[in-house]
Amino acid sequence: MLEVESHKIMDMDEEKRNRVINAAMKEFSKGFKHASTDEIVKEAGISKGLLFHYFGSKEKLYEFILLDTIDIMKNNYFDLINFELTDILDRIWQMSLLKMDLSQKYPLLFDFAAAAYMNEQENPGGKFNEMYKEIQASVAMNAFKNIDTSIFKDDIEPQKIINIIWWTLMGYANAQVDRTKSISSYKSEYERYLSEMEEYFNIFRKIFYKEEYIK
Amino acid sequence: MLEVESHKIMDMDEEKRNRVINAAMKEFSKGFKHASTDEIVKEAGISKGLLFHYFGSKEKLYEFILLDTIDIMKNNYFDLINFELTDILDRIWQMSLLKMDLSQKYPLLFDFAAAAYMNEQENPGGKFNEMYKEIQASVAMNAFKNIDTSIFKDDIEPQKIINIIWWTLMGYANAQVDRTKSISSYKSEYERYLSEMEEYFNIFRKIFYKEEYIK
Amino acid sequence: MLEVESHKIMDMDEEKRNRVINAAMKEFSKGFKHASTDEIVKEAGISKGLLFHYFGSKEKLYEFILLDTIDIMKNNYFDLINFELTDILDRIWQMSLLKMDLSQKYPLLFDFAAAAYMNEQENPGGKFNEMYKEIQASVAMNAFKNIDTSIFKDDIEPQKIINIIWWTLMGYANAQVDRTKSISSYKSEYERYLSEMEEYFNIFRKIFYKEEYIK
Amino acid sequence: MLEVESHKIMDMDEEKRNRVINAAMKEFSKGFKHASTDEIVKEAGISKGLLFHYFGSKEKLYEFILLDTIDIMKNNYFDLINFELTDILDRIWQMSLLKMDLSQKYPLLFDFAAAAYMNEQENPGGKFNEMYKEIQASVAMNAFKNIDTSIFKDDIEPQKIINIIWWTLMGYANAQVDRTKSISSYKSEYERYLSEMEEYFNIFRKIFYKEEYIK
DNA sequence: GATGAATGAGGGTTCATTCAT
DNA sequence: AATGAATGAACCCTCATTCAT
Repeated sequence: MLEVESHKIMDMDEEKRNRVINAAMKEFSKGFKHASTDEIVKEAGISKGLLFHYFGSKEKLYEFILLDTIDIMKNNYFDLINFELTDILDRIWQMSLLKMDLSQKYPLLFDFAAAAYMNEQENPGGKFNEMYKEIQASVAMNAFKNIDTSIFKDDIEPQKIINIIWWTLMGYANAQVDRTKSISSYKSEYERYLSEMEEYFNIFRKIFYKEEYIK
Repeated sequence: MLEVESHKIMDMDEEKRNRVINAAMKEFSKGFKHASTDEIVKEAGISKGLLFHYFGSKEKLYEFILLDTIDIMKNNYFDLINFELTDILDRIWQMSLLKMDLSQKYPLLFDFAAAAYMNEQENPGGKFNEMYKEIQASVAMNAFKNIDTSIFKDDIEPQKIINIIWWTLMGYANAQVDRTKSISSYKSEYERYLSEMEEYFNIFRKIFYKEEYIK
Repeated sequence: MLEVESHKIMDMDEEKRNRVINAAMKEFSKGFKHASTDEIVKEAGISKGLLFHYFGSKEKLYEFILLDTIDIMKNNYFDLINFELTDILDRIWQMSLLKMDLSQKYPLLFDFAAAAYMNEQENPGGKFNEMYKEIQASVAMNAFKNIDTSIFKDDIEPQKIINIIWWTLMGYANAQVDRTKSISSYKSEYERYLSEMEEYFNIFRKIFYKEEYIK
Repeated sequence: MLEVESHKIMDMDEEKRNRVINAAMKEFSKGFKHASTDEIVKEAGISKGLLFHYFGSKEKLYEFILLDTIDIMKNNYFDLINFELTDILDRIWQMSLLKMDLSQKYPLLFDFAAAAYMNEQENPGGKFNEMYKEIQASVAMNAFKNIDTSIFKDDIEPQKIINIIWWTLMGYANAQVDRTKSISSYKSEYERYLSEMEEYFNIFRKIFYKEEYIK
């Protein structure tokens, strides 16, 4: 991983490199084609030539940002999931906390990731399609690995319970996006977000869990 | 609403206008910027000049197509929702049937709508974001208008029940997209789709409905 | 031949097309890479976009000019060589007259042809290399086809006589190039050129021809 | 002559300077514009800055290489011409031998010289055109200085005899270039070359020399 | 002296938009 | 109304040259 001319890119002044990465993430959030290298260099405060000196081409820059994003997500999210939490709601709760930390640390990351995902969806046969599929499969496989389904009521298929919980929380999260977008103080937003999530958690426990596992 | 230079556009020969609309929907399914006006006029069989004579700009053409799409959806979907079905699952079931009819009638429409929804942020000036929010709000408001929440169990907030049902089914629908994409025979796909939906419906009834309303 | 998007190019206003061809020939005389499309459009008095509208790319423009050049040379030179002149000096004399007519009609043609030749020489394996080799072979084969070598003295290999005559006249021609370049009135230059050539012809007759064929 | 910032260039470490000269000759064989300073510094194993520190500009570097080339040719060719050989064919024969020695000693030199000669018109501002003319004139003047024309037959103008001989041999040499290009073992090539030249020499003697001087 | 990161003008190309016909 | 030739700003990219270290 991270083999995109790393030798050159890694020689770059770190502070400058971060400026480029941030500018590129922001710009690539519009999608690959919509992003303008002019805009990136203006935002990063470097010359056009330098961008290409280090990254070679717009495509390679995109590739680098993409791999960097995946790397960050792996290190700050996937690898930190606590698989000892066998209760799906505890698991999701922890994952949500991780996600929030991550999005506060890298505010542009998720916008870029979403755009990158769309970008690949739109270009079937594109360079990263397979990578995406692998990641998706691996996430789906892993995120809910080692979940204790014995605590679910017996009269509903466990996988469907998991789906309902997951899709509901996804739907809830998406519904927050617009709101969150125009708000500067993330802090309080997240608190509201988490507390509303908890309400759903309580519902899920009530309807899906066996009496003895309801907290 | 439909005020995009309507005076001019409506003077256009209807058959020709429809050719443009179809060509534009097809092309705009790639996203606003990826779409090429050259391709649109070629597909529509008109000259470049004429397109701009009637629509003024690519942006205005996009806006028109978008409003037209909304219009079609209103007439063939929103206005046909049967508000006498007060059971939310019956309501959603009918809405699903309407949607399927619609997507078979206007295959381009849904491709375009999906692209427009995804790419909302890319719209120059973000003009359509507000429009989207209004529409979404209106849909949410209306689609679940006149739902009989008395049939829900009393210990869960009714709006949350509706949300769980809706988001779960949205999540399920999205999960089908990839699969459906590469499949030509929609017919049988839809049948599978509906029957799987029904399984979720049964779960929802079991967990959310009062005993006497479970079919 | 001449199949480079001819449909588009041929739709072009003839006077404008000629302006482009002339500007391109002049610019391409520097070699393909050195030529600037900016310079070409400036010289031709058209916009950048139009050049690419008609010719698609710098390479295709070059290709068109090259094929056009070959076509002109074929029609105005190769096809007009009179093979009934079996005396090599008469043949060369006629060929020289043809060449002069041609270079007065298309002053840029020979500069471009020379540059194009270099260009191909420098890019082994290039697109037109084979074409060039074929042309060269065909010229060498044809230009001295049907020469009556029986009029040469018997004690010198006829091919060597032909070579001496040809190379000498080539050398003489090259020696004139610099001089001619900076002179506007071609007319009188050519007269001097032809008369000096004639002096060499007389020498060739004296030393290579049998007594009875010396005019 | 050699005044191109010599003061700076000559301060350069000799071994390093030679690496630059060789790298530049090799690269400039592609033509001035095709040559890349990046390639030159990479090949020479020095930094970009140093190249410009010593040579000022690509153009000046080219000029220096050109003058150096001329200098080498002067020392290893022009100055070694044996003017005591008054028979033009003996003179040319010796010159050919000198040339071959030289081209084996400096294989890059001739590639560069050929490219420089061909591309003279491309030089920015045509600076070197005049230089070329001077050199050529000087070569023509000097190379055939002290030739004994009394051994020529009386009925042909001596200068024309010289021209025929010279141009023929130039033509012959050019005709060998393509062949030679793709051949690695120069040695045997040169032997063939010389022996074919000799055949032309015999012809020249037969047709241009007085009986008593034919060897 | 020596480095190579940094610059920016210039290159070829695309495409929404205009306008003479 | 209808055409499509014509425009030019914006795009990605290259490369000789400069300059802080």
